[in-house]
Amino acid sequence: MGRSPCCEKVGLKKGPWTPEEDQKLLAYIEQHGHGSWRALPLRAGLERCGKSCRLRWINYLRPDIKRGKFSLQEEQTIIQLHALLGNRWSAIATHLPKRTDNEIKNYWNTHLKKRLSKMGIDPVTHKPKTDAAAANPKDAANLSHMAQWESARLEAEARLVRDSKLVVIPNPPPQNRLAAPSSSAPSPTTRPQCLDVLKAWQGVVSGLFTFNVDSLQSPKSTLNFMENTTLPIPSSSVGMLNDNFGWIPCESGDILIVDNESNESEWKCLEKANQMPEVKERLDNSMELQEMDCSSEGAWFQELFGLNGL
DNA sequence: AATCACTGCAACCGCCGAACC
DNA sequence: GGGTTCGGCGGTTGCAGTGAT
Repeated sequence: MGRSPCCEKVGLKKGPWTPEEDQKLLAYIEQHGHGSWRALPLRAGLERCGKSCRLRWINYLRPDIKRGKFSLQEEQTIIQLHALLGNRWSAIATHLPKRTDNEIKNYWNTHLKKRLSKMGIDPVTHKPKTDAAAANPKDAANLSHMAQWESARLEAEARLVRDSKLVVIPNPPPQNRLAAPSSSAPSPTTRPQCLDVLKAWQGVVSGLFTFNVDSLQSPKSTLNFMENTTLPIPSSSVGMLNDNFGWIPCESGDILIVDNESNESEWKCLEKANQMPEVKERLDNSMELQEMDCSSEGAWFQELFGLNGL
């Protein structure tokens, strides 16, 4: 089965958008919504194909887009999610509100990938280049485990979002949410569990986590998770990974990686900590706990990090 | 000042799956 | 049930801007 090209009409405009075109598209969508993208260009008086209009709207004109430099926290989130999800930019973008998948993809390809490579970390596997998974098979198993787990969560999340458009049911008590049948739709206030994974990951790798019930209830908690935290002061002992990077053990138990050429130590601390066997161990345990006991949202998290005092 | 190399990003291309007929 | 259409996604390209020579 073939597929007709997006733009059957020859002579449609391509290339950069002019301010006039932007204005036309913006005005039309504000007044009518986008509806059918294919029909939109004609109605809006644009000599563009629908796909081009859609892309322009989604990646540039949409009012809820945040542009400009990525924050340290956003960088951390992208790196961590990429380790979990790979090049699933749209999935990653769902965790970075106001950022588009295209922007994240570009940022990864032009900035983050290079940085990781420079640190001697394979940007695909997120492992040290010289250190294959064979060196510690459990590390590979952990990442694979998490990726599968998160993929399943994202799929379930998408399914629930679809379902929620069709039926609205009362918000079940927190202790029953995860135990509810898969056909149940989430309430608008139910926070996706995958956010917990991200927070767990961040908490585990940074060693900075302190359990906060409020943050668990907030749909925006991922965004704010580490905004008010400060990195522990490194102790005085310093080692060298190679010519470019040194390492300092933090009070939290993590390893702070220090770039001799720049002042980008914070995110490197988080990234490099992902490679630490003991961190993997803790993370793996957390995942197993989550699978064993899903009876209460955030409970596994509280048990692991709150009660265990990590 | 001119040229070249590199970088960053907007936009395009081709494919896929879901929805529709 | 099969063909067609559409929206969405990830990979890639092209170009403008910038710095080095």
